[in-house]
Amino acid sequence: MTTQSAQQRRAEERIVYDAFLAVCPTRQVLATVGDKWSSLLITALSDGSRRHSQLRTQIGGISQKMLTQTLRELERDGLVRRTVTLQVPVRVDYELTALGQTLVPVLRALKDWSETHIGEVLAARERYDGAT
Amino acid sequence: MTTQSAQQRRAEERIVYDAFLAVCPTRQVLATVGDKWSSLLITALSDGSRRHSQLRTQIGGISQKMLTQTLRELERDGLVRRTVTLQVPVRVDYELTALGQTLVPVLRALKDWSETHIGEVLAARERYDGAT
DNA sequence: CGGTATCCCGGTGGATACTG
DNA sequence: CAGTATCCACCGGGATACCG
Repeated sequence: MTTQSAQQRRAEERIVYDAFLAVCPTRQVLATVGDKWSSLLITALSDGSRRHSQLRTQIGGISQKMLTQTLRELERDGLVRRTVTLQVPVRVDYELTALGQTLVPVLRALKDWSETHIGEVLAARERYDGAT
Repeated sequence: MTTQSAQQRRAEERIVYDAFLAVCPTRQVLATVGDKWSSLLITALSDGSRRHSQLRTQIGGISQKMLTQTLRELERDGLVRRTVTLQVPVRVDYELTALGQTLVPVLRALKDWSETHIGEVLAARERYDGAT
């Protein structure tokens, strides 16, 4: 049936496309950098190690679930190191790895751009929204 | 009722937090840069203007809805300029504004970091996943 | 050609409660 | 203190159909 094969072809294109995305380094890193919490955590850790509870306070607004989940992902990607000290109660410290630290300047560049140009962006929005 | 006031207090904290986020320039820009399609579009436009249909082909995999929606947001933020030429059928061109062009080097820095370090990230993942 | 409008599914992430 | 488990509301975004 031609209908079926058309659908299949679309499905295949979809797979090829997804594969392309999965392989693209920039997209993968963007998934981390663009994440709502990842960049905040990396920034928070950029000047030394922090404990779970410290991060929870410092970030303020992050749920326990997302804090743990995001830290796990960063650890998995080799950007953050997790150190458990066995005592009662248990103590857990997080710090940037050498790899994680190389990301800090890039995030800082993004931060600089933001602070430099946010005024223009906001002005553009007002213009756009004001023009009905 | 104490229960009510506790809920209200939590609601207020939530608002304060959201306000903080809304005001933070970095978070706002991150919302653009981290967006799945925005950065791809800016990159696609970095070497000249493109038509709607060209972008649709070039990006490949983006739905019409998201293409239009993302372009509107970029236009609203003053990063992209939309030019309509009245003819039949209508012709629409998109190009980066001067502001949009200042974002290109930042995205390129991100791209460079990605291509340089993606190997280490992937290796870290294998180690992490392999260690049961 | 370049949209807009509508429906709807699946993933994201917050709230809550429990464990070592 | 740090983490896991469960439930579920929300909305991002794909598919589809129709306009100027």
